[in-house]
Amino acid sequence: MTRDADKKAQDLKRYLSAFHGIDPRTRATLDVMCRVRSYRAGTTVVRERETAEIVGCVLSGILRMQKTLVDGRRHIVGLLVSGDLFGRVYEGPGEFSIEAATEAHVCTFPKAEFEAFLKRSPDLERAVMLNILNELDRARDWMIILSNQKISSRIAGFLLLLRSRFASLDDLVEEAIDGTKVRIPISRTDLAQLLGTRPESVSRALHALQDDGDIRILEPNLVFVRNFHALARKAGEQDIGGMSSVKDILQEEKRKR
Amino acid sequence: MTRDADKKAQDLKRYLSAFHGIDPRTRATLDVMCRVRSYRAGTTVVRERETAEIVGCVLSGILRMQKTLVDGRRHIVGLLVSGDLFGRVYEGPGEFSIEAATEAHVCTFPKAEFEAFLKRSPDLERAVMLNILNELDRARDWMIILSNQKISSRIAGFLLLLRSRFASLDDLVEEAIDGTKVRIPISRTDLAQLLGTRPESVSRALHALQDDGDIRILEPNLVFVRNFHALARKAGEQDIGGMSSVKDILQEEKRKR
DNA sequence: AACCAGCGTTGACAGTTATCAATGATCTTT
DNA sequence: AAAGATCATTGATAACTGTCAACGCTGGTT
Repeated sequence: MTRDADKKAQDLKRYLSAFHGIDPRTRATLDVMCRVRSYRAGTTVVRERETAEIVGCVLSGILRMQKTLVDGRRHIVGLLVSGDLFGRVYEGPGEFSIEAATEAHVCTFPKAEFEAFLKRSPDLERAVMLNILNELDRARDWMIILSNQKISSRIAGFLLLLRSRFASLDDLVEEAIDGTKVRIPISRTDLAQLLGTRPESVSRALHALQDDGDIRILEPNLVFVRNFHALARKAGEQDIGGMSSVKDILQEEKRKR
Repeated sequence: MTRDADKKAQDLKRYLSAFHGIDPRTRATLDVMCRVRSYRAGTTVVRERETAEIVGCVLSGILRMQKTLVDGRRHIVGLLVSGDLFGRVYEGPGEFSIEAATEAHVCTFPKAEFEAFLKRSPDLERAVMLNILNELDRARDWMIILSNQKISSRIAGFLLLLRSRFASLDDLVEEAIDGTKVRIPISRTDLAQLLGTRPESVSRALHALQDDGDIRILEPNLVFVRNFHALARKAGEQDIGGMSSVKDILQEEKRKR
């Protein structure tokens, strides 16, 4: 009971990171409006074409946004992590379903209510817009990664993205002196569907990177990256992900030498 | 001279489609703020990492948003057509450059001025947000298309997208009784970079679709689509593009039979 | 403790694409 | 009009990936 209350308080503090910089009173209204829910891995959060009722925000865990084709194949178009918004503000039902890739906590807002409130608080609207712009950038980063023809290049790009984007998350990225431990938070199958390939090819590509000496596979979902420059080269020398954070990483690496 | 004036007037009317539903007075302010420019095919509109100064709107022609990798390869992450906005509202310099794929007319706004105005007119801000949301949907549609492993599937998806999204454009799509003429507004090389492959493969895939009887290549950039259902099947049976418009197309096709 | 199911890995082979090279067509330039 | 350049196409071969199958491992079940 007490633990639940603590948890909820902590979660509330957390989701505010998605709405940083907005008026405290606006935040208070959001707090009242929101409802915290928990999902186990594999559970559906929002069904395809039923995104109409809810707007939400990820508190913890990882969700995957995906589309199921009629032939049964599933394409993942993005991952949602702590602080990300989902749902379609101002829009009709979406074409993508959202499922929990890991155990996850989200807070949801009734869509109509949220939108109405959005119209009355310009700062919140701007925060939401910034969030959407950020999502757009990420979607384009994904497109660049997917444009690589070699699977190992896509894997390399994904690892770079993991480090730059998910560095702020709890236990996914751990820097060391001679490299970085990166936890891959999804299964091989998910990763394959994310990169537009098959689990077998993902496995082979990862081990190819290991044979090249760029990474070491400590556990299936935990790799030790020894050379980010080599990965960047294989990914097309793109500085993936986010702006300054990546610059910081690069500078940090230069400093180490 | 008179012709230029006419052109400008027409262009101004056109760009308003991006801001439909906003207050007439707001529109008047935008008209004053904007500046119309022309670009020839191949010209650069905005250089990579220099998106800081301008926000713009496409009036005519087609622009490509792209990223140049250090090894010289170029990845196209999207096409901009009449009515599309570009530039990064509220954001820093972008990672993508914008070039004219065809002769194009755009109108530009000084970014700082535009943003300041944005904060004062909620309806414009909402219009911009809707535009961005739309862009996000399209980016995800692209990701689905790119996730197809067979090139011919991606081509099929691209043709469906062309029809559903570009149907409103001047002379790109022309419906007939037994099919639809679709003009491909970019070169094979551009198309290859858009679909993450090579020009040779694009050519082969198009001719493979022709051999299957799904399309006929009238000219290199003009194909006659005989069977959209076959294309949809090859693209993964996805109803690509936008919501109701696609439904309309499908229903229209059913009606024809 | 034995069993079962799911996941990651590896191998062999077929299918598809990338690459290199050459040809023909279209358009621009001289 | 001729030369040159760019583009689309086609062919042949190498490289890569998808597919099918089998194996070992881990975690939960009976």
